[in-house]
Amino acid sequence: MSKEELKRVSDSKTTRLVKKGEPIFKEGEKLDGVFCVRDGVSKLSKLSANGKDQIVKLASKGEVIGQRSVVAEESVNLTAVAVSDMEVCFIPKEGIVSTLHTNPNFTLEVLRHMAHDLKEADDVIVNMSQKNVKQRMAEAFLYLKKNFGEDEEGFLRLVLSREDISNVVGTAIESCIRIISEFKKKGYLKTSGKKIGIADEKALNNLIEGF
Amino acid sequence: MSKEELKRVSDSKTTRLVKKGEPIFKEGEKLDGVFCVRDGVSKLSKLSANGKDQIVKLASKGEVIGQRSVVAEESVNLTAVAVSDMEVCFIPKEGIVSTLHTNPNFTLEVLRHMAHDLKEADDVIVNMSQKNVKQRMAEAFLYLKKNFGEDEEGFLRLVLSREDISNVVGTAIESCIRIISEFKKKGYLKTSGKKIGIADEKALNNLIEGF
DNA sequence: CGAGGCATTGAACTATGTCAAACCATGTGG
DNA sequence: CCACATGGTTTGACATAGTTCAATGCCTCG
Repeated sequence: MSKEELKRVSDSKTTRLVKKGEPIFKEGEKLDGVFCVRDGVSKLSKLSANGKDQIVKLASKGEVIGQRSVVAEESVNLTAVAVSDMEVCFIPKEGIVSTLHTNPNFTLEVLRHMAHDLKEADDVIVNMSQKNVKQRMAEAFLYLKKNFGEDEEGFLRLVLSREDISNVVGTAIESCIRIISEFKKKGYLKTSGKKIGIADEKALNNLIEGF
Repeated sequence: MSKEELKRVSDSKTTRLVKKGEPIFKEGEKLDGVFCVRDGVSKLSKLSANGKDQIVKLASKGEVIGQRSVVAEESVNLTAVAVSDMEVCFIPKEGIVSTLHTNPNFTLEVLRHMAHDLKEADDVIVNMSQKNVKQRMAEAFLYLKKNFGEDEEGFLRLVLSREDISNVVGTAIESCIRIISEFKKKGYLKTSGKKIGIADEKALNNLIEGF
């Protein structure tokens, strides 16, 4: 983006604090801008007919949410809720839309980003439909480690409730709990309070590969 | 796109016939262009660790396949196979990439398209993880009707093998077959040879909604 | 201390996958 | 024309993964 554009965006953006559990936007709303995550993590989920949420993506620092809706000029198809206390900045759509029309490099950048999201979504589809719950659980933990890291003691930085985990994996809470305790017993995971740590990454990988 | 650009693309494109069952491209390959479906239907699928294909999308006349890979400059993440005899035209990536860099309206158009695909993918994720096999089967038939239409006698135009259907729905062939015969017995579907027709659309919708 | 919310466990139930056998249309070579 | 291999389809019986419901424990906050 040109300096001028950058300045315009930077002038018009506003930051906002969102407490854990609070929504940033909800399915069906119309957004007049996008949000950029400054700090914290947000879950992007969708309510299904049976009343359960499915978490489709977790967005953290540096990620932009709501672009799909702004780009397509449609209402949002996902609900964004803070999983930890967050700081987000809001960028109104006017600036974005006009830049999209005039600056091909910016548009291309957004396009590449969306291409990446789409690929990830395809992978999720395959995982959801072809892998069993244990394998999906294993995937989820490795994903959490890869994307959010571990603390000094080897526990996952991002702490999710069992319910959130089951909404990522697409299973009943009880199944999720049982599998965590099974993994713990087998030495694949360790826990401390709500914190979960990966103890045997290789075993989890083997599980996913079907060994 | 400007006339000039359009001319360039139109000059460089070549058309190709693909017989039913033949691949257009395979997962992992590098594409040097995109394909536009002139006629027929292609299934886009991905092989999972357990050896089963998952069909992620069905592309028909007018749709472009392979853009994600060209835009992101990565190898393809899906395999495209013809489900019926096809005519596709190939558009080499040089023209596309240069246009992406120079023509923001074209880029934006592509971006909007991808935004739409992404939304659909999110929907599929939710369906896959939150709905049971019967509901997913019902969805699949309604999808086939909506996207590919029916013939004069009310049978779905696109005829898929039971295996393809089960790869769309993400289930075992036998489960798929059993559900088709159950739906038939209940009067939701009708069949004639391999052709399947929707007899009671409302009932299928109710099933999906969970009634 | 008591209430509410999350986590855990057990037991019963159901949906779905798996395996094996039978079936049917189709094409092939004798 | 028949015998037979072939590949997709169908059905039955069975095993298992996963869900659901109900009860209990456990922690935190007022």
